[in-house]
Amino acid sequence: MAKAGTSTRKENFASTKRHVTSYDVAQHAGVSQSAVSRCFKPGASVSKKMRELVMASVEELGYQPNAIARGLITRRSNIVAVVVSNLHFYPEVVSELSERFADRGVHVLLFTLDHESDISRTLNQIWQYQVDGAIVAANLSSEEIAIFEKRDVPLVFYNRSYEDVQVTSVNCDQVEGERSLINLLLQSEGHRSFAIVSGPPDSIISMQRTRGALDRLREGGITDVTQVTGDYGYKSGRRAVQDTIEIRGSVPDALICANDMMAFGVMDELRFHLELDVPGDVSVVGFDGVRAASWSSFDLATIAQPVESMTEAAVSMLIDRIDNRDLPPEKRLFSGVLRRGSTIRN
Amino acid sequence: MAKAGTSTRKENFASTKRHVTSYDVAQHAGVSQSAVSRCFKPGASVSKKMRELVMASVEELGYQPNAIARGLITRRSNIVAVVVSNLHFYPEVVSELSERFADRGVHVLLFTLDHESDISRTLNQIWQYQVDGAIVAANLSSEEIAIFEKRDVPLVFYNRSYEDVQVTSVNCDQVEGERSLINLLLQSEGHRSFAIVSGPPDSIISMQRTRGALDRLREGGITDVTQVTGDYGYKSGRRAVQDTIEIRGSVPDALICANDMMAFGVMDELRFHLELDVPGDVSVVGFDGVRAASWSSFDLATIAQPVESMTEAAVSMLIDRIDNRDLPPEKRLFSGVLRRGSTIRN
DNA sequence: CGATCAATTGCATTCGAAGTCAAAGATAGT
DNA sequence: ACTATCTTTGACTTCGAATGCAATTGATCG
Repeated sequence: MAKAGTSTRKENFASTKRHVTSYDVAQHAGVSQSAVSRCFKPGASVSKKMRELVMASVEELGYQPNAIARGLITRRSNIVAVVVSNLHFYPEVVSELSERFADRGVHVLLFTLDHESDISRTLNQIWQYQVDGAIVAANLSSEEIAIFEKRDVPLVFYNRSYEDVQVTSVNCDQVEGERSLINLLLQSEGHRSFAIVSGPPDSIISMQRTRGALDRLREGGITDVTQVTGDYGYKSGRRAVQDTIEIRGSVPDALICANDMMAFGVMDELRFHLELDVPGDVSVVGFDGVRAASWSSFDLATIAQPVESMTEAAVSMLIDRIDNRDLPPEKRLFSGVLRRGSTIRN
Repeated sequence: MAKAGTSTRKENFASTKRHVTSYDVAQHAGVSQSAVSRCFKPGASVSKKMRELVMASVEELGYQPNAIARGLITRRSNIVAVVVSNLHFYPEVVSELSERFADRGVHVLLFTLDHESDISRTLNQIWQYQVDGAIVAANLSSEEIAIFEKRDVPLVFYNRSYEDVQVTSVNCDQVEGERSLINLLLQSEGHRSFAIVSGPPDSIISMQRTRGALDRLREGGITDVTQVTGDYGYKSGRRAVQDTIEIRGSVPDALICANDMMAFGVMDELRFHLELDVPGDVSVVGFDGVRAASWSSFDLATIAQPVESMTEAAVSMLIDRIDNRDLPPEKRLFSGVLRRGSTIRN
């Protein structure tokens, strides 16, 4: 038995509150703290006997290594930040990311932005928590991106791309996707007049989708195109229909929506308020391929983003860059999958 | 900008890798590390002059206190765990929680469970990260709950209640909500035969909703009730209709769904596959009050959970218990808000 | 101008795990 | 048996911020 008197440590009464530490385990097992630590390190040099001895005490005391303390010394928190501007539009993305990271022993600290304005506050929090990396589905200025670089925090953008700045990102090809939707529309002679329902002006994605649509329409010789703006929400889809009619005095042959949610609003407004038939009277297309797009009520023509591939790519690109800081920026572009649905008349 | 003569920075190569620490700031400002630390502690004793001096260096060096190191010494990580069994059904809850915690300087470490079986793995991770508390929207065994108590980690359940165990929880009154939906149905003479579409068997919430419905129906003298089971998803709603018809040989007057998502599936199956009219031929009710319930395509009769109040309650109950470990368990029960919608015929 | 007391400031220690290094133990070769 | 080599092990230090305590400064008053 070890001498009880020798240790002037923080003994008994504290133990009712404090957590079990590696020292407690060491003492219980009659070994050194280093030994305990080594038992939790994969490739460490520990004899079979020692490991059993330690693990017995670990079990008995219910010891779990303190990730905070470990993070301090190893400079690896095994925490990444996930920043989303509005969770509502990315629920499955966030959960996919969380699961995939968890499979690799990494955890997700979630940051949601209601107004993109509090990004700077959020960034400060991110620095404080010494995250190993970040996945960002929000717009950052190039100054903000530069801070990540300066702090040496790997960064992967999800569905945001920057022409001018060198960043790592995973994207769905917005332009190509939008073009193939328009192709579908242009296959029918009946589509001569169009309206484009964009997302919020500061959304780069919306801009790309809109641009893809406009370009393709122009190439197709279409000139009758009305543009209205929404905010990616259902209600703004409904309003967009009213706005369109107000602007052009009539309903166009097809409405091209920057995302599915607005497309649902558009369809509902057309069908239930204006009592028009979709696709009989008007065609509608969306973008994203959210679950509801395949519900019979909508069966929307849209581009389905390959969320699994994209999140997997984002996770592995980030982890690769955490393990090796020297990897160069890389952009990965996935093609969306065309869903024909039944909202386009032929 | 600044002239080169004054440069003589000692930092150079160090700054490329390591983070700025309070020692760096102290050295730069010519004060002690303690002083820097105190400048970041709200009620601390620091002279105005000192604060300015330090803050100038902080700005210049871009210092941010290391939350990991702070957490180690203060035993307060300012991180809480949020555990959800399937994010898909709780997107707005998670984002609400995250925002509300952020407002109080607390951050959310997200844990998602695909199979509720990996709870024990998740719990271990939670202990390792020394979270200050946890919000759990998943089923825990009473042994698992006991560990929280033993480790002195405050725990708040979201929409899970336990009859036998003393826990803190926030709930929507499932039974009352379901009863008021049934009341609505029973106001019409036309509703004589019913089907109840439950959620997965291990869901306590589903059980409560189902029970509420069954009890109220029995009280109303209704005996013709078919029960089928789904998994809370859209598709299972569609299948539930088929199952119901198979079991009873005909379509019931009303289908009572344990959540909105299944109700959408039910409605789509009725309308588009069976070409029945809702509510003309069949009435449908759901539960939850998700956004899509108010879309014109569905305009579903349902009970809207007061998500804002519930998340606010969960957050403040948890934080109260983090600040004061002696607070007793408390259950808060919110009433849902009845949405009449137009899926019930009168 | 000096004494008294309060407000600041710095020193040294602490949190818990991991890594360094040298000592101790085990194994093998001759 | 004895050294050379490899494996295990423990003492000690480190990560970065917070804090008790002592030292110092400053303010106040007679």
